[in-house]
Amino acid sequence: MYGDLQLEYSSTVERAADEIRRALFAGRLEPGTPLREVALSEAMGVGRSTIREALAVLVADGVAVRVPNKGVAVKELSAADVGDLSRARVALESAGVRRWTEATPEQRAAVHEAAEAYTGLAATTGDTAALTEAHLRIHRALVGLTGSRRLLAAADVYNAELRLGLAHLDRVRGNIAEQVEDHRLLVGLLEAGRVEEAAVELDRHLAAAEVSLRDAIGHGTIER
Amino acid sequence: MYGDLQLEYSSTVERAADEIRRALFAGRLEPGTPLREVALSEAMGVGRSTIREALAVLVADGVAVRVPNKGVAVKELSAADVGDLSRARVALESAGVRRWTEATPEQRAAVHEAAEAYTGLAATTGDTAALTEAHLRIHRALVGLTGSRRLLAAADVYNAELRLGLAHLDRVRGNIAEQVEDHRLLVGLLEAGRVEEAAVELDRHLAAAEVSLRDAIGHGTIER
DNA sequence: GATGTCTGACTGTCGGACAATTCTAGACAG
DNA sequence: CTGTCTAGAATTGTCCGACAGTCAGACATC
Repeated sequence: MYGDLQLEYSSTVERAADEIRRALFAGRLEPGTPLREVALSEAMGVGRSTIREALAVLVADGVAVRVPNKGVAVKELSAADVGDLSRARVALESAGVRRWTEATPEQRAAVHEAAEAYTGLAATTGDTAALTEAHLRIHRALVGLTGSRRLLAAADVYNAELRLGLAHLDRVRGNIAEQVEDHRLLVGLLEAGRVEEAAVELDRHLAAAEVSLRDAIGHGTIER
Repeated sequence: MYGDLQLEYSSTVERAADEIRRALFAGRLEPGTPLREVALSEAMGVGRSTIREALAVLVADGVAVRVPNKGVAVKELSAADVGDLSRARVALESAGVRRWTEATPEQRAAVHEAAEAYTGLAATTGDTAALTEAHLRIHRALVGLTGSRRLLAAADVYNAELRLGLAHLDRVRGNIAEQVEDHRLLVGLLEAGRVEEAAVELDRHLAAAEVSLRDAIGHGTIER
């Protein structure tokens, strides 16, 4: 009866980390901004030790960097980082795509549903935030095809890093229709069992994404 | 003039984490053993806060687990974990293998050298610890072919997790000659540019590794 | 201009404190 | 004898105050 009842635990450290993370993703803290321990501790009404642990979490998540004796600062995404992250994405997602036939029905269904949701949303709303959310879910589902929780977690971290690095940039602009078509093609190829072709298409898609990301780092705006 | 002068930083937290890690890998701490904060802090002569941070590092590295209000304990590797880790290894390493032709000469050379060192060592020594070390270096170099530092770091974490889970088992036994032949074949295929065949061979090799690992979890001994 | 000194800010680490939670063992009722 | 309850011990989670070490900038000195 009460099958799905779950009381999730939440420590002060986690809540503090989440709070800071939210501020980062909302773009309220520019990359490079130092995260001072005492200031944060006073602002949030928690002890300094707690803030320190929260900052360690953020550093481990890759959204902040620690410089010894100087403190923690919001991560700045360099062009090298974008390249590294792109290569990581390609590796994880194409590994997933290539496992399409061995993947479980649930994993395949997740890809299908994410793609459906994306196209549906693209047709009905102009809310870019929700759209990128749906977009990311597709790519996440592709990694899910590998069947490894760890890789999925890694992909989440990498995506968070990318999103953070772009949070302060102007809103993503570009040809939504083309984006939708890209994913429709990719998933179509997969569901037709043409795995190798899908892998190639994915490669192309991610390479295109990389250049626009690189561009964004340089110019302050994303063009897709 | 002073080009290669470098002073590496080392915090107490890091040293503490390393110290505990060493104990784990040496098998001196069984999986499931609780890591008590006060006990460790007294034993190592550092503050409890410091130990707490060190434990957080170990948890982030996946070699220990934290249960809220109960503390941190040495990780126990389940069969599901072995499966997950194996899938992750396959994904990362075959992604590297498939990028062989696009990889930089240095990255390819790293694979070559690691393989050379391994075969050389296998012929001259019976030191299993050094041998697995050299073995791991090959697989690490394969991930290096992806050109992503992040994936390399992820692979390190996964390997650490596997090694830890097996630290308390009896020494790895098995057909060294066969192992050497496996890697010689794999690297040979790569250097001949037969990438797809190499990927298949890698798949086979890692699948074989997975069954012996699974077996090890069940029986307390590794047979290869 | 290079070097030394001072100072304020901040981190890294320590020790103590206390509430909340979990575990344990003994008391107790049926 | 078995199951339940409860008091107390052990341990974690969090906060606080303290102090040395390090860093960066201002300023003085040679």
